[in-house]
This record gives sequence, structure tokens and C-alpha cells, in this order.
Amino acid sequence: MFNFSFPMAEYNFAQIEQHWQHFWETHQTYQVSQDFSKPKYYVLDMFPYPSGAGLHVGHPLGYIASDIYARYKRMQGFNVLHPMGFDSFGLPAEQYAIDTGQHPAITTEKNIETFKKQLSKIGFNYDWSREVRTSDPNYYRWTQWIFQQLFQAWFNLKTQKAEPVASLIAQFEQAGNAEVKAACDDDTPIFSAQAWKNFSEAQQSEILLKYRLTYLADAYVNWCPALGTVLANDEVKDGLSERGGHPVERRKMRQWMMRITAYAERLLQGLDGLAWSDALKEMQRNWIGKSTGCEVDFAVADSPQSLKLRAFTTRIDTIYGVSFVVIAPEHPEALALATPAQRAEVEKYVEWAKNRSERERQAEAKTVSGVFTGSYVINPFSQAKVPVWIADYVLAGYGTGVVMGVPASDERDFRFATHFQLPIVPIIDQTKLEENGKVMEAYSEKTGRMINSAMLDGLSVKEAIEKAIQYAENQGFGERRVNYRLRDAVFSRQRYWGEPVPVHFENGIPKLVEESALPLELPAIDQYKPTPDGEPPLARAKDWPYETTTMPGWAGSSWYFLRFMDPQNAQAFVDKSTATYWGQVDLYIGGTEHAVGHLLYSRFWTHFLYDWGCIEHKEPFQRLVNQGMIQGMSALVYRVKDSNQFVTAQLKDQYETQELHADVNMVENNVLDIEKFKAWRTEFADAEFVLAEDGKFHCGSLVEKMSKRWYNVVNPDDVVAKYGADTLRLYEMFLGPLELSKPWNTNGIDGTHKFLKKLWRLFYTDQGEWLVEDSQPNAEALKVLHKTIKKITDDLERLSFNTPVSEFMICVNRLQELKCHQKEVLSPLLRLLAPFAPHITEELWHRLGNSNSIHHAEFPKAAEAYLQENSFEYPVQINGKLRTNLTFGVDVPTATIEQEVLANEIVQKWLEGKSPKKIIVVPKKIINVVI
RNA sequence: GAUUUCAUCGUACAGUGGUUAGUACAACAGACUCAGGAUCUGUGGGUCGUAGGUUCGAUUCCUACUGAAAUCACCA
Repeated sequence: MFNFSFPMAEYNFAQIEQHWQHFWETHQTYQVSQDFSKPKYYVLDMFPYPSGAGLHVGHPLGYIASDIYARYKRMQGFNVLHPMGFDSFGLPAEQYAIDTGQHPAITTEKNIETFKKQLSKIGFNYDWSREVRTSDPNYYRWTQWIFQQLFQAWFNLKTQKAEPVASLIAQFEQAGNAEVKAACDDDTPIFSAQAWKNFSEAQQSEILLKYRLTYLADAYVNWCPALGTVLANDEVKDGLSERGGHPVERRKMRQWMMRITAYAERLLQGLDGLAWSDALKEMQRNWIGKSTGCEVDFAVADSPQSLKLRAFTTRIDTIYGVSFVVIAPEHPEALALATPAQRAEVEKYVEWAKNRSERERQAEAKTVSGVFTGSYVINPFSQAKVPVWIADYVLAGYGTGVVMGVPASDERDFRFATHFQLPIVPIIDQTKLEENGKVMEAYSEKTGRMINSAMLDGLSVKEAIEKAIQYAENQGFGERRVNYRLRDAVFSRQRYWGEPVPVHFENGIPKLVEESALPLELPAIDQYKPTPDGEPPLARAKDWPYETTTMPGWAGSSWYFLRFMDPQNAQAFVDKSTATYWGQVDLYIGGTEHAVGHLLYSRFWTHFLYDWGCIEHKEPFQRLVNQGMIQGMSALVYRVKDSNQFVTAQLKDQYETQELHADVNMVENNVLDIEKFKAWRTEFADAEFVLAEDGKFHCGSLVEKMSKRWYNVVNPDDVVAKYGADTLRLYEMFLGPLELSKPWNTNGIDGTHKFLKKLWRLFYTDQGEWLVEDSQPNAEALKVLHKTIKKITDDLERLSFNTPVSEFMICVNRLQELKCHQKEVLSPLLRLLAPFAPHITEELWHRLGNSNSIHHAEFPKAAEAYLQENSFEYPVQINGKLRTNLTFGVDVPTATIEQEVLANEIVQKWLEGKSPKKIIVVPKKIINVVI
């Protein structure tokens, strides 16, 4: 049945791996069963964007870990779902299309094939029959469908869940919107039932958009001129686009938005139940940025319209220290507050602030700028009259866009007040003062007692906050309020290669495309760039009556984990009972770069789909592990200045040299292959080399990002060709803990390869003679085996993938010492190792005479019986120093041990006749006699 | 600045309130070989970041400091 014709003397990984990969594919070894009676386990990798560059050794790290875990769980009897797919919409393919005119679908298809070919060589146990691609119309039809559901939903704050818009309309018709508590736009007007009925269709549509979970709105967005599109907040880093690093500016545009803020509280609370790293949860908490405080009204003095400015603060206790109020330049009342005398200056400032890019604004965060409006407001607590300023350190999008300036207790306010010479009054007794009584620096701690604060004097900060809020609420000029830093997400992209938004417009009113018309497929267009008058690429399509922006990259990835459960379903995005069976992803492995993007959006959509009754779980990913980045280890050579002479690393300090990067593929264990180096580039062809004492040329090394630019990219294909997939898998795990970032250094790979050879030697002599015996193994060998089983199982349970490799090495070394070749030991050992090294174990498993796949065999269980000892040799310490060893049975009572220890000759000698103060017996550990 | 994580042979990682702190690579020596490679055998190498504390006993627990990494950072 199996062809074992190749030589057995050597471990021939190339033949073994090719043979079994083919076997698994033809026998569909990894196809997931639809048997819902078995316990399920869902192991998922973050699916990749198929870039043209292909894989480097960093990519498979997480895939290998999840692959091992999935195999482990299957061997334990779970029905394991372990799929793979592609996040195949995205910018690079589109950029390439703009440059070459080639349709992005074609390049994407090509890239996916490359990826799959590379992945297949590593021996993953993906069920490829479940593959999904976000750019496939059969897939994005459901992305569009989910979008439509969000459009038809509003978030009821009373029930804390999404409900159909129809129920909202019913309420409007009954009683207007005064009693409706909903997550909605801040500028939503209050109207009566009658008013609602009198609204035109367009007006009603506008109102409803303020409630829908996906909606059109004029918003300040991150516009990236270089990419020609808007970006979400998490796609912008330090004022530059995450992709490409282009400048980003603020621009007001009408955009599709996602009302993720509706779920802010649930997204925050939900974190508590998840088995994610603290760091990651903290990042999400920071991003959501909940702050509890109070809104308070400042009436504008001498205002004919009795205008009020509402400020948000977490420190209402400091209200008596307010010496000014600042509003954001974008604040709607900014110009209205300008007195005639100040008007010109205010206009100038607002104009200036508007045109500043996000980057400039952040880069100059420490420089103070602002302008006085000429208006004053009344502090409702003290009745003090304070000036109103406009400054761009106040953000329009957070809170109310109005800040009360308390320079003595806020650093930014302090800087502002100092710069514009506004009064600074200390209101907490801990505030540091100069000798002349001036405030030295802002005191922003929440400890101390209030001073100069009338009714709050003497209270602690906490008490003062509580009292002030209650006072404000009683007096009707303020209320308790929770704010989130989280913003609604911009959902429009002015690009081609994304999901079309399934909406058309009738007289400017957005209407959903009929569900039966989905998928709304991407139209063919002549060029992939914007139209000459700046419209998105889809505006080029003939007869395209639909929305011209497309969805962002995160749309398709926000629910793909659900599609894997039921990838072919044409009736629904996932069958509900199937989704109920598979439920949450039990283990999700991926990079930390998606901490606040993908992982937050996916949680949002999953919460929504739960509310909508489509699935029965709220949180998509129960346990999540962030694998670390694999960095590159660059090789450096040192060239003597102005010459073609190179110096070995040890001697470089004796010369004046410059560093050059050499390709790491010409370097082994830091030794440069000089011939390859000379052939690498013509300019090096006749280079000279100053060698080290050992006659070799050594390179320096440097850890940096793996990148073509540094010639330090290692392709897994090359490693597989040289050592085999099993070695690559073991080595990637052996490099270190999964979560840690670590450099790829091929130096150690020999070690893992040798290990596999040693394993082979347990089965065959170097002459190819079969060594395996059916005889009974001795107790020692069994102990080694079961100790290993226990350790490996424990390690896997806590997702430690590097330690088992070292444990396997110890085990094989020990078995070799013991000359153990018994089947009864080797068979469980193979099953134990199978998740890590699936090819060699499958091969040896069949050579042991098995006909089923080892990957469907049972994972061995540790038997305590083999691990137990019946006696223990105790180290005996006198005052913490080892003096002798004594052996006792494990069940001897400590009292007996104490007696016998004291009676012992050597102990007696050390006691020198004194009686011991204390005697400590730790069972199976140690005995310590204290004198 | 805030939060989180971390610090153990030359390097990368294990490990532990308790005897002599392990594994791999690298280094060194030997066997085999014409030689190299491969293989095998053996050897050396660590005050467990620094300083305190708890304890009979601390590399392990606690505190401070130092250093490193990641994320966030005008969010009122």
C-alpha cells in the first residue's frame, strides 16, 4: 500500500514530505467533519493579505503554532475547525493596477496562488475546501448584506442593543423623539410626532441617518491626498497614513460612517471575559477611552440669544479654579462669539487652524496658540466672569468641543494661561507654590483637599467631584456624563478595489439595493484612478447609479471567521445552527498590529449580529495570542574607506571602515561565503579580504526589520528545500516564546535538524537496519516517555510551543542513551511529536505498521504510575548548607524522618551536642536542620 | 509622560521558594576520514540586571532603582 522503496538509512525529508503532502491532499485527511455530536474546537489564524512579495519566514510563525494546536486538539478527539483564507481586497493590488492597467483581480489571484503554494510546503492542516476570499462576489455579497442590516438598525440605549429602524419610526409617529434614548448624532433635533409626520421624505431620511448604525454624515475625516482616499483613525499614525506614510489632512466630507460608538460600553465591558493578554486589552481600553465626568453650562455674558457654552470635564471639583474657557476652532459658535473688535483676528485664527494638517498640529502640540474672542462667560458656581478663547489644543470631536480652563490643575491649561498671562488660582492644597505665592506647576493629581473653592473647601477631590455634580444637577446647569474617546469609523473609501456599497440614491435620498440584487458586483472601468474632476474610480463606470465609494479593508475581515463555519451557504451568511455549534473562535493567533483596528471592528459586528439574532455569541474571539514579529538579522561587512578591501569583524576597529549590508543568504554562522559575495555584485568581483585568525571572514550582525532593503529576507521555501518543513516548523517554535519578537537567525537550525535525524536513528541504524523491538521497555524508558508526555501536554495547554521542542530533544537524547528501541515507547513518542513534525512522524508511524494516518490517532496520555517513585533521596542541610543525603520512603511520616535525621551520625557531628531550634522536612524536596 | 511586558552561560530560550539552574547553537578537545563535510564522544562556560525586604532557605515572592521592548499620547 505504501511505497517505502527509498533508502531507509538516512532521514530523507524531501521524499517523505512530498509523499505525505500528496497523500493528505488526496485522502482529504484534514477535511472538517460536520458531525455536531463531537465537541468542537475552533483554531484560527488572522488571514493574510496576499501581497506580491510572497511569504518570508516571519509569516508562518503564528500559522505553525496554530497548526500544532489544531492537530493536538484533533488527536484529543475534538472536531477541529482550522481554515484559511485571504483578505484579498486592498491597496497594493489597486496601486499596481493603476500603474499597469491590469485588473486587480488578476494580480490578486496570482498572489494567492503563490501564497498557497508556499503554505502547502510547510504541511499545514488547513481544510482548504473552506477557503474564503473577501474579494469573491459570493463572499462580499454577505459583507454587503451585513452593511444593509446595519443600515436598518438603530441602537436603543435603554435596552443596550440594536433594534430595527421600523420600531424607531413607530415611536417617532407616536410621540416624536423626545423620549427616545438612542446612540445618535449630537446635532439631532428634538421633534414632536406631528412634526415628524409633516417632514418631507428627504427630511425624514436625514433624521433617520442620525440614528442608523451605518449612516451618511458630514464629518471631519482623515483625507490622504497621496492615496486619494479617506482613512479611519486606526489607519493614521502620527499624522501619516499607516500604508505608505503619506501626509493626512482634516477635511469635512460627506461619508458613510459606522456607529461603533453605540457599542463603546459593551466593547469595554466585554473585554473582561476574554482570555487576551493584558497589554492588548489595555490597548483596546485606551482606544475606547472611557472617562466619567460632568457637563456644565457656562452662560455667555450679555448674550442677546442667551447663548450657553457646554463644557465637558472629569474634574468638576476644580470649577472654582476656572480662569478662562476655551473652544475648538471648529466649534459652530466660534465666529458668533467674536466681538466686532476681535472678529478679524478670530477669523484669521480659525482659518489658519483649519488648514493645518493633523501632522503639523501634533508635531507642534507643545507650542501654544489661540485667540481671545472678546466674549465672556459666567462660571455657574462662582458667578465669576471669565474670557472665552479659541485654541486648537481643544479638539472639536471630543466631549463638547468646549473646555473649562483650570491652569492650576491641568498642564495644558497651565501652559496656555502662562503664555497668555491669564490668572492661575490654586484650588488644591497640594499645589506647589513659589515663594511669592504663584503656582509653580499644574497639580493634576487626584489627591489633596480643596481650597479657594467656596462650598467645596476642605473636601477631598473625590468628595468635591460628587458634591459639585449633584449641585450642578440640582441647579439644572449640568449633568453627569460619560465620554468615550472612540470615534465613529469612516466607512467610505474613494477606491476601486473594495466592496461596492449597496446603496443607490433617489433625489439624493440613500436607498438600499434590493437584497435579491446582491451581490452588487464591481463594475468594469477603463482606469483605476479617480476621475479628472476628483470623483472616486467607480464614477468612471457606465450606467452606475450606485454609491461610488467602496468599503474599507476591514469590512470583509470583520466577519470572515463566521463564514468559515459555513462557506458555501447561498441562503445566509452563516446557518444559525452551524454558527451555534462552532460558536466563538477558541484560539485566535495573529499580530498585534490589529489590536485596535480589526479586533475592535470584528467585536463590534459580532455584537451587532448577536443583537440581530443571527448568532448566539457576542464576542468573536475567546482566547487570543499575539505572535511576536520575526525580525531580520542583517549581515554587515566592513569595507576600508575609499578602497575595495574588506575586513573581518574582529579586526574592523583597526581600520577606518564603512558598514555595508551583505545578503544573509551568503552567510552561514556569521561566516561570509567570499566567492558568493564576489559574484553578488560586479563591484565586489576583485575585492580583497582581510581574514580572521581562523582563516575565515566574519560578518557583524544587526537586528532590524526583515526587509529587501537590508538583504536580510529569508524565504521559507529555501529553508524547506535545505532542511525540510518539519525542521522549519520545529525551529520556528524553538526560536522562543510565541509572543516575543525575535530575530531570525539561521545559526541554530542545525540543532533541530539533527534532532530529527537522531529520532530516525531510534528506528534505523546508519546501515538501514530496522531497530524497533516488540519487547517490554524498562521502567526508566517508560519514565522518560511519560515525563515527556506530561510536560508536552502541560506546555501545549498554556500555549508554550518553544519548550516542547527542547523537551523532545532531552527525551530523544535519553532514549538514545538507554538504547531504547521498543515500539511501546516509540509509538506514543511519534504521536506526541506528530503535531509538531507531521511528516516524519507519519512516515515512521506507517513503518511501525499502522495504516491509518497518525493525525487521526489518539494523543498519548501521561500515566502517573510510571512517574511515581517509592523513595526519595533527601538532601540534608544544616543551617541551609548541604551536609549529607538520606533516603526515605515517600510515605514515611515526617516525625519518623525527623527522628532518624537527628540520630544520623553526620548530623550529630554538626550538631556538636546542641539541640536543634527547628527541623524542616519538605516531602520529596529537602530536609533542613536549623541550629 | 502613561500603560503593559521583560531582564538567567558568548547568543537564543527553558526552569524552580529547596540538592550540583537546564536545552540548542557557538567555542574547545578527541574518534572516524587522505582531507573537508557529516556523525559520534567529551570539556569549559552562569554571583540568574542592581539594592533592600519577607523566609530556616530567594534566581524564584515583595519594594525601589537601572536598562530594554511594545502601545498610546494635547481626550479636558
